[in-house]
Amino acid sequence: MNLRQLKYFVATAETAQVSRAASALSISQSSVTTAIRDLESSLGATLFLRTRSGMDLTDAGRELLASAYAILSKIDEAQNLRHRDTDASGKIRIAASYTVMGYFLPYHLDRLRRLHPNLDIELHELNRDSIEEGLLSGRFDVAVLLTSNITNPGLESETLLRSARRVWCASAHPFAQRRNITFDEIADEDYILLTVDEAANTAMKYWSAQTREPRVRLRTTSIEAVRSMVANGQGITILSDMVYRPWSLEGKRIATVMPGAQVPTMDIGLAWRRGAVFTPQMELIHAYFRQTFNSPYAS
Amino acid sequence: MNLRQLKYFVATAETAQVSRAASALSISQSSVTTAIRDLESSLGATLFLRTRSGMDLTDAGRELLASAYAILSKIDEAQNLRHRDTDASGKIRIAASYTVMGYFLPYHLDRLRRLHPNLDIELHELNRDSIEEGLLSGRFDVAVLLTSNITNPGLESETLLRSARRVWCASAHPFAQRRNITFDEIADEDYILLTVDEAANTAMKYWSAQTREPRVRLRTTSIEAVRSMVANGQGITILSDMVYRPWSLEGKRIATVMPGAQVPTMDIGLAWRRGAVFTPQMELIHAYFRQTFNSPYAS
DNA sequence: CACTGTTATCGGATTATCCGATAATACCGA
DNA sequence: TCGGTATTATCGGATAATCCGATAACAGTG
Repeated sequence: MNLRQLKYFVATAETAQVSRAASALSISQSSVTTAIRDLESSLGATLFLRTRSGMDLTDAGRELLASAYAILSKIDEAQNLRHRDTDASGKIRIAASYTVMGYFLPYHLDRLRRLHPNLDIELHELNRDSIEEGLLSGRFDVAVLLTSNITNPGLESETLLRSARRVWCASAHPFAQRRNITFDEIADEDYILLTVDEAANTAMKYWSAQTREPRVRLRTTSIEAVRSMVANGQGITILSDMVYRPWSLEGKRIATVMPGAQVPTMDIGLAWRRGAVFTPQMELIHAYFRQTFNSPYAS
Repeated sequence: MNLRQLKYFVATAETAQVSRAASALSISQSSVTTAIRDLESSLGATLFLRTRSGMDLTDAGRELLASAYAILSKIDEAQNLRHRDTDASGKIRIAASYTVMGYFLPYHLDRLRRLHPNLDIELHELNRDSIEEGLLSGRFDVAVLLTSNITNPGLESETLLRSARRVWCASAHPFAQRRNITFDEIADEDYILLTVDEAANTAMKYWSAQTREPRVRLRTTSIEAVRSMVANGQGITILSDMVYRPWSLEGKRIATVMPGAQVPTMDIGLAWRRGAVFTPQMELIHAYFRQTFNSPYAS
């Protein structure tokens, strides 16, 4: 994909004709046609329906159009980098749970350090209760945690990312060839239950909607242990894509399958004390996450 | 600017060395060097400080990096267009004030119509009081208006765009050559006061912080009239960039200058009844505006 | 003072892009 | 029925962008 192709695509979508788009862009019609053809083949989707009178956007095309608008406007914005004099120095105290700290934050902390080298990020790893208490008492400015389990009315939250939960099994397991696995089938297998953070609570929450219960063979707080057990065929589990890796530590492969019934997503987001006045540092963090996950998920 | 250049730039920023970036990208070092050189010249800014040990991001570079992350992740997102099955049909009732309807909405309505051809957008042009009342009574789903003047606690709002207010004058006026104009100087000139919507109220609000008052020569509800008067040198005014156009209807030129003292920005955004449950159609509208102005402005 | 690690620059090969002409298609009115 | 007039699609050759490898320039370091 290409910015050029994207521009030609937008012009065609807006004029509904390749030839009009070409003249609006002051280039030849064949270039536009080729660009759109290439774009379609690179995306593996038909973007327009070719009619006698021009080009009609398909649903896929409309979806791309929305993205294209966003991309091109961001490019525009990037092109005049005027110094927004946000104060990038100072300290911010961030709390996070174990899983978030290990599987979500490292990547973003790395980026944040590069983007704001003078911002002093103070990290605290704690369990949910301590995090919520710390936010309320003002020991932390903001927290990154599972937003779906927040019930404290004194906190405000914003979901950034939803990660689907899937069935994990060994690649040799018969489930690995299936497209769907029912809860009944899962209940017939040995189950590895992760007990770190709120994983066990959450699992029990959606299992309670079922008639049967998982046959728990092992409870562990180690995600690596879960991976090894599953990879070795000693049981299956249900965990979110965020902590999924295709390989166990010993190098054996793990497969994933969609569960048949609805399993809630794992929602990760920011939380802060309700009504808290954002410091410039909090604004930076908030703006960063909003920008990278500018998500249609409200909360 | 180019996606290729952007990718090379990000790789260089992350590895802090052209040569490491090149090997990470599996291309030659000279290509990366050239791409960054071209990117810098096209932006007119230095992105890195060249040191003996590699490349250090400048402030401008860090700013671009933030944009680049956003752009590339949007590209990623665009590349796998999976059908989000949001219901794009149905009706939404949007209220807007005169200025917003004339200068802000047309562009976006055009885009929304293309993105969601089955969404029936019902528009209502009203003054602020009627809009607020209509939101509360449920006659409108959402409104687009000046968010800075919202005081009704029954409404929730989100600012999308801040448009700076500047001094407008004829291009031949001595002010046009200046970089700053004090309020005292403005008070010595004839002033054209726009009275449409809340323009007059807002103007009076920031004038009241000054010792002097504007010498109002004309009050009008027509922005075109303001433009003509100003272009003909019959007075000056202060209005937001949103309604600024460089030419009057007769083709005479209008210049803008920054006011010396702080003039509040004109903030445009969405408003809805506090606690309202978003319909799928409202989600669409909200998501669209959030996406196109994914703004660091909270409210 | 040579050695090692940087980035910068140059010429030539390769690849992408563009254009104009032409083909293919389907509607539309005589 | 049959040209006429809109479309978009395709092809070959010209042009421009991009890439690579070699080499230069530079600054620490032992």
